[in-house]
Amino acid sequence: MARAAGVSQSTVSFVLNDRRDIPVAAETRERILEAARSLGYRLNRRAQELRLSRSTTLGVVSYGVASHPFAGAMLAGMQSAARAAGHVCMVIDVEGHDGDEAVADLLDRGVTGVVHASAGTGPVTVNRELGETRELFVGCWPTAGGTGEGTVLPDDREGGRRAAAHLLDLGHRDLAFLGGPAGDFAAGEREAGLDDALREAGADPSRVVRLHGDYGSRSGYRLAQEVFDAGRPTALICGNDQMALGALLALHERGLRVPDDVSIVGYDDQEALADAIHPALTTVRLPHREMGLRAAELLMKDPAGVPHAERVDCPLVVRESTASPR
Amino acid sequence: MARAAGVSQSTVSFVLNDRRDIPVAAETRERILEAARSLGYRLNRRAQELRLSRSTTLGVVSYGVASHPFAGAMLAGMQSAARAAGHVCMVIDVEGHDGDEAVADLLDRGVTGVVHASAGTGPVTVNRELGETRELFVGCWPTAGGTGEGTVLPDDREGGRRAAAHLLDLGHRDLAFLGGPAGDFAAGEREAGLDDALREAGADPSRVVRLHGDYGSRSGYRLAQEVFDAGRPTALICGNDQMALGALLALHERGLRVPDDVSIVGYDDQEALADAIHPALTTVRLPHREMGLRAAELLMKDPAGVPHAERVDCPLVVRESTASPR
DNA sequence: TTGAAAGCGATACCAA
DNA sequence: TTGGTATCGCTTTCAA
Repeated sequence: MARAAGVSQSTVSFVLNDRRDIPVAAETRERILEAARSLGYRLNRRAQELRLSRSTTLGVVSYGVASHPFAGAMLAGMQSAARAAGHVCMVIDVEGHDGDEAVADLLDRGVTGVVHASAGTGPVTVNRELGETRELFVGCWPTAGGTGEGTVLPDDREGGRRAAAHLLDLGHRDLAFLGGPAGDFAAGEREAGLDDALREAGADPSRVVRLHGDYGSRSGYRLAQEVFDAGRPTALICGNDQMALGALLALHERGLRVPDDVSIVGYDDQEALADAIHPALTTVRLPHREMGLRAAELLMKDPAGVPHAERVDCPLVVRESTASPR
Repeated sequence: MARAAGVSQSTVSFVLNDRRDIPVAAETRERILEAARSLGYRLNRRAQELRLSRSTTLGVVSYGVASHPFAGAMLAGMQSAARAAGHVCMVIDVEGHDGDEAVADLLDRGVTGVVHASAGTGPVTVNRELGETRELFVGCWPTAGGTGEGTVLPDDREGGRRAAAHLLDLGHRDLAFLGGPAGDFAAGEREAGLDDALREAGADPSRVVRLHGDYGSRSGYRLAQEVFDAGRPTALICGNDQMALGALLALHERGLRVPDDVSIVGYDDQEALADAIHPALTTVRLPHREMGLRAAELLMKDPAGVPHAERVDCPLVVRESTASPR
């Protein structure tokens, strides 16, 4: 290339990087630009970054995020933040294995840092020192570390509080809580939020039935049957949108109308579900995109800095499935 | 590092790459290994690949795949194929822009090739020569090129045929086809498949009502209302699972039971939807993961070879929403 | 205003 | 069995 334009490598570098601090004769510049154009020549970024020992690649270790039905948004968020900073994402999905090897691989490839991403809001196996923090955990936390330093998580407790408060505000008092699995972290947070709301409203906690499912639609279906076999709450707080859908189907089968007879609130604001069903679901949004975006931003801003725990806001999205009790 | 072990760079290279063709004294090897361990030293892949001018990175240009509710599986598939070949994926989501810039960026970063991935099964803007084929299109095709060479697409026609044939086999004759948008490629293929099945079964095409929606759940709901206001088909063939869900909700509201009164078949086998609702949906599976996997494989096997068009099989998944008419 | 030379971190070839 | 040297494609002094 340098030869093609009849100049030295240095000059080519100056021109192609558009370095205004180095004066280059307009005519020379033009000659180089023209040569590059006709040869389809572009700078090799691998060589560039090797020379400068800089990196414009963000490593992502995904724990099933890509194949999770609606958490790909996390990837999209990281993507977006990376792009804005001139980076690209290099992603490895560990498909059930631990992430240690993937992290090493990514580091060998010279990434700026690595964010571990999971949709499950659960612990993730890490068998190594987490010393120098070029790693961040979003939607998950390292087995050793806990939910503190270096994590970006949804504020599920506040989200749970909002869901319940919304119903309480509408005048509901006989609630049923069809939550996620008993041991699940997020499920626990959401239920704690329910308690917060109950306390704030001075409502009677004994009037809310509590059952636990597995986040699957069918468990929502089953639990709703169970609840209405035994009693007659005016509103259902579901562990997630899947369970809400199951509950909705169960109510339909009983001839109960939503929201006329029973109000339902979900959790997740799952794309192509919550706003797609009829009636559209009132729910709490799990801000996957924002979480991914935030994590990527934090890591690129200061890969070495130990970020404190971030809790991302989960807004209540009011749609058609909730109304005041009659 | 070489200094730390008291040997030359070359020897370090031999040992760390475990090159058995070059004899290295066991003692020297051990000394090097030990030094690497204590220093936490690992080979720099960027430098390695620069020197060898080889690449172990697969470029992915995503057109909303990451944020698509259930096509992330495509990414997972590419991931998996890449991993199996010792590659990692570098992905850029273009978020509505065309992919030209992203492709250039990826190429500058030295990827083996790039696969364009979209969940939409539609055309994707490409404003440049597609000469030397280090690019492949999965779930989409270049505006200029069409659905031929260099594409990996689902075999929607055969899928559509299967859905209809299944119903026909069960004895249904009064069908309603609630398809996707009129101009949509996939929707057209699926409808052509319906025609194939009708022809094969010697069924009367005039007994199948045909309406077109927008793949959204609400359009399925609306179209189902419309169909049952006018007549009484015994089975519904829906453009996708979303529309099937909408239709199911509409039937529920009318007191019609699935599959007892009406059978429903969807399309996509959307995760966390098709197998989650009640009754579980009989549907045709869109093999996102396989498509991504296949595309990645093809590209890594021979980045320069022009692959012919691949059609990936869409299997029929029979679940609870279909039965013989009474 | 431009070119020559050094060096980023590796590998390959040829000597020793 | 090991080391020296050139090289991959680039950027950055330093001289000319």
